[in-house]
Amino acid sequence: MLTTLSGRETKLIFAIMQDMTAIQDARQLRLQLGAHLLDLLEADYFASFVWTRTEGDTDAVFLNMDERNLAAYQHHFQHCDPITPRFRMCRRATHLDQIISREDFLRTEFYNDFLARDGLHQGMNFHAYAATGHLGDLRIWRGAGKDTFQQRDLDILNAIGTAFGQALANMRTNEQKQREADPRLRLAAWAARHQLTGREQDVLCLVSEGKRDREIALDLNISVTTVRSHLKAVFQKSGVTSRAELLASINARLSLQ
Amino acid sequence: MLTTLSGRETKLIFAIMQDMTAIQDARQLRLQLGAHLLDLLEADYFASFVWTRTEGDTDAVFLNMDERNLAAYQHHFQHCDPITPRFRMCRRATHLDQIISREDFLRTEFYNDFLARDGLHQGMNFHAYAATGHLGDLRIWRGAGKDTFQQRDLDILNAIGTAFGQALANMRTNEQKQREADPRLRLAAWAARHQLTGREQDVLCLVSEGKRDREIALDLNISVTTVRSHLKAVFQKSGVTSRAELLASINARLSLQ
DNA sequence: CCTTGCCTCCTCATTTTGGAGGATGCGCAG
DNA sequence: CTGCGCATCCTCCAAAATGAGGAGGCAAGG
Repeated sequence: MLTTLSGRETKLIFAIMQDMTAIQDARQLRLQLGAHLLDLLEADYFASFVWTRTEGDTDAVFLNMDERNLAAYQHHFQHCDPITPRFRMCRRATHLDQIISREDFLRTEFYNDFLARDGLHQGMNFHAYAATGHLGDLRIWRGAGKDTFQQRDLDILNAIGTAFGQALANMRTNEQKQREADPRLRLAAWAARHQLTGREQDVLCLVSEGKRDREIALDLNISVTTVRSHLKAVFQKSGVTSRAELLASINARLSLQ
Repeated sequence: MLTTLSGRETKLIFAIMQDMTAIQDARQLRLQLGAHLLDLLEADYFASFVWTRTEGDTDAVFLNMDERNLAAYQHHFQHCDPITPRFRMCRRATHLDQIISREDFLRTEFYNDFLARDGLHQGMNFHAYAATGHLGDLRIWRGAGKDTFQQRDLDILNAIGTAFGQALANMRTNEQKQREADPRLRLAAWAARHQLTGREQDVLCLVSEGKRDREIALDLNISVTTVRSHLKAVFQKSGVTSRAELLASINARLSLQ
C-alpha cells in the first residue's frame, strides 16, 4: 500500500488515532470512529456490530440509518442476510463486489427489501478477529449515484480496521480482567461451580463478608442452627473445612489453582 | 493543521496507529514508536522517558545513542539539563528554538559536553500529561547538517504524541487496576496499613491461605501458642475480631470502605 | 400418591478460635 | 546499663465453629 493523504484526510486519520487510544468504551469508540470514517471515506452510512462474549449476542451501532429499517434487520433480515457471512470470512477490508456479482446482488431480496430502502448501494466491510474468534466489524456504505469504493479506500479501511480490532481486543481483555477481579462475580462463579442452592449462597455471601453465624442468622431471619446447616452443606459440596479456607478458595485465582 | 502526507508517511502513520493499539508494554511501545518516528520525521536520535509512579523514578528508552554517554546523562547531566525542564512546561510538541535561542544553546555546557558528543543538533520534544501529572515524553533529534524541524514536523509529532499520552495513561490505569487486584499486594498493603511486624505478616499470610493455627505453627516451625500470640496482635492492631472478618477486610475494595 | 430437593430447625460431641494475662530471651538505641 | 520492641512460649477460659445425625414442612414433578 502506498497512497498519499490530503490535508483533510490527514487530519481525520489523526483524529481516528486519538479515538482509538482515548475512548475505552466499545460503543463510544464506534460512534466516534464511524463519524470520522464516513467523513474520511466520503461515505454515507455506517454500521458496526460487536459480538459479545455471550454466544450470538451482538451490540450494534449505526449512523444515518433508519430506525425502523434497522429493527427489521434485527428481527428478520439478519437471518437471511446473504452478504455478511461472506464478508465475515474475509480477514481484510473487503468490497461488496469481491464477494458477490453486482447482478446477483441486485436480485437479492435482501438488497431490494432492506438495503435499498435506506439507500445503501456500495459497501465495504472490515471484520476484526482475535485469537479467541470474531470480535466485531465496521460496515461502510455509499448511497446511489456515488462512485464505487477504490482499492485506496479498502487500504485505508484495512489499516484502521486492524487497529480497531486491536482496540476491541484490548477492551475485551480489560473487561475480562475486571470481571475476574470483581468479588461479587467471583463469589457467584464459585457458588455456581459447587452447585449451591439459593439459601446456601445467601449464607456464603454473608460469610464472605466476615460475619459470624449469629449475625448471619439475624440478617437472614433464620435460626443459627439453620445457618449452620447451610454452611455445613457448603463445606460438604466444596470439600472445604473452615470459613477461612472457604474465603481463600473463593479468592484464589483460578489460574493458580 | 492541514498537511498532506506522502505514501511513505501514510504507511508509517498507519504502522504507528497499530503500535499504539497493539503494544501494551510502555517500553516496547516506545521502542517501536521511536523507530517509526525516526523514519517518519527523518530524524536520527530518539529518547523517551517515562515517569513511574514512584516519585522521581524514570524509565528511559533510546535509539541510536551511545551507551556511555547515556550513563553520563543518568548520573550527571540529567541534573544540570537546561532544556528539558523548559520543554516539559510545554503541553504541545515543541521545537528547541522555541525554548532557547540558538546562541545561548550552543554556549551551554550541556550541549558541548553532552549532546554534541552524540551529534544531537536539532530537537523537538513532546511531553505527555494526564490529570494525575506528567506521564512521559518523546524526544526527537537530528544530527548536524540536516535541516531544522518545520512546523509540519511539530504538528505530526503533536498528533502522535497526544495519542501516545493516551496510550501511556491507559497502561498506567490498567497497571493500577492490576495492582489493586493482586492478592499478595493487597495483603502487603493491608499489613503495612496496620503496621504489622514481620512475624505477624508471616502468620497473616498463612491465615489468608485458609490455614488453621496448627498448620501455621508447623509451617513456621513455632508453637501454636506463638501463632496465637501473633494473631492476637494482628487483631489488636487492626480492630478485627475473627479470621473471616480479617480476610473480608483484606479483600474489601478500598473504594467501598 | 410418592419421591425428591430444599429450607427449616434440633441435639450432642469435638475442635478451633479469641481474649486476658503473664513470662523469657535477644538485639538495639539512647 | 536500661529500656523498648519483637519473637517466643505458657495457662486458663469462654465463645465460636465444625461434624454427625436426625426430623418436619412444602412444593414441583413423575
